[in-house]
Amino acid sequence: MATGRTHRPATRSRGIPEATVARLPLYLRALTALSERSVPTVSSEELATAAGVNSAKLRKDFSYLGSYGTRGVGYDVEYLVYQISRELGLTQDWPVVIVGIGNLGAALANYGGFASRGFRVAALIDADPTMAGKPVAGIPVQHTDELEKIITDNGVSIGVIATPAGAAQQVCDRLVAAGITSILNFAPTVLTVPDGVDVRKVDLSIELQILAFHEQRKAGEEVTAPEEAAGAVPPPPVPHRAPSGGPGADSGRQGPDGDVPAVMPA
Amino acid sequence: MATGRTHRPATRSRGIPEATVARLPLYLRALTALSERSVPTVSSEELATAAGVNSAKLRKDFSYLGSYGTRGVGYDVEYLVYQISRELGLTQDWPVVIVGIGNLGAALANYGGFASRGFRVAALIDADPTMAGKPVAGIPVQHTDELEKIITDNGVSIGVIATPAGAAQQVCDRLVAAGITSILNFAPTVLTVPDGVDVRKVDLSIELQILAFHEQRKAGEEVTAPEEAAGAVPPPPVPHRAPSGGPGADSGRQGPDGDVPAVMPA
DNA sequence: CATTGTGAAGCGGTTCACAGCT
DNA sequence: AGCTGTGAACCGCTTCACAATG
Repeated sequence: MATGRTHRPATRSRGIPEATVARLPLYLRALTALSERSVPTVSSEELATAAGVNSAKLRKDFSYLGSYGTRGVGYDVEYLVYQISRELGLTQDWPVVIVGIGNLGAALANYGGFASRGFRVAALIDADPTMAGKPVAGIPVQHTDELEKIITDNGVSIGVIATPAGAAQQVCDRLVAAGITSILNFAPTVLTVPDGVDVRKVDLSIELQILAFHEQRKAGEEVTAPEEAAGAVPPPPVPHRAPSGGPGADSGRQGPDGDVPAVMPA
Repeated sequence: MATGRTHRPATRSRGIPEATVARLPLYLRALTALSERSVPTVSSEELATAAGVNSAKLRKDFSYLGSYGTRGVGYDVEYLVYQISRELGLTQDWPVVIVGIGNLGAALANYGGFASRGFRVAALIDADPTMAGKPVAGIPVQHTDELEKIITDNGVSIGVIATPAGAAQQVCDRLVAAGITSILNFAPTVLTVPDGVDVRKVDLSIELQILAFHEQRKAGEEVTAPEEAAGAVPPPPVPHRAPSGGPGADSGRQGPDGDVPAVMPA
């Protein structure tokens, strides 16, 4: 997901599979580490291990970029670092804006990983007027009113949304209207964007829920895998269809704070 | 990735596809919102739109859980909320520990999305002795020395790693040794864990790099898709194989801070 | 008769296994 | 001899399209 629509059948170009693109940063990281240790070459096997994938996949991935290896030898580390950087577009630097400077926004602003990989935090934006001017990670926070101007003036095309869920779509609309075409969304909401705009989403609570699912399975299997494991689970609300009373136990969970105003205050 | 090995062919059970599991939290969120607005039923079409997927996929997903809908009508919201919660294991509460209370760790500790979905922050752990006792999000930070005891005493099975990259594997090993079987990793490193332990990874800089890749493509196409777009890119280091000098321009990028000590101080 | 539930086809990605180079 | 590059088999997920059904 997160990619455009039917995507241009244009240029019929060498289309790199999305799954491969998603792994390139991983390879790049492993290669950078090798580069720092002045390792001149790596085999697909070694690099794959360092990146946490299997070697067949790695070789296939690299084959989409071109033939950058040497049979019988391996890959030249420096050369590969350069090729992957270029492929990912990291040889130029990308100004990004972060909107929503709460706990998470501040954490992102301080994140060293941005600066080191061709990304530059061009501005921090928050709706709270009392935050305006306050420096976070050495960068003064600006008020939302300036959003459009900031984006235009700095030629920003990548935006990070770290606002509460309720504000995310609105912020997103403004970012897009101002010319942003790539968005990294930390707010727990589905963003609607026009075609041509990419959205990637990072959702803390979803990741935890996925872990909980597997965790539950493990717990269940320990005990010879009965149907209801611990047995602490309330009785199924109704055999089928339950429009009557309520959903068995406590479907409402504690606190009607719904989707949670996310991490940061505003 | 992140799931076990060949995975037990055991119980031949109703195996829910991993892709489906990853979407259940999305459905749950949309359903919770409907529930709060007291909407009694939804069609697959409506719910799919709210969750940002297509309806065929949603119906197929639900079909793995059982036949919880009513033909000609749709799905009972409350009932579905309950079923999905139960499937995800959210009807019980999961104590989690967060290790590494820097900017990001603090942001996570303050994240409301945890508490509202059956997750409870059982403890905050940091290696910095001066942080010990200091409350973050109302919870006193404890020193790493206590790690094992905390996990055992609270029966914690899910751990969140928000330490610098350099400390992650070590922390991971201790968590696993102490009994943790699910890990959410925010540190930019590949974690090695024994079979049976699930790891999910959230990597800020990787997401940005993926966006940059697509962004670069867009920029290139605007201008009739020339080979080097902006032209600001340095000349290709060498036609093929480059063991000689260095990798053209600046493969080392600015600052040898390598993989970045992540977000938080320690 | 609107809407679910699902076989079957389609598609993208992974893995295999080996031919091709150095 | 060793390791890359890749066609082909395989596998899981998505999409289609329609039969089943309250």
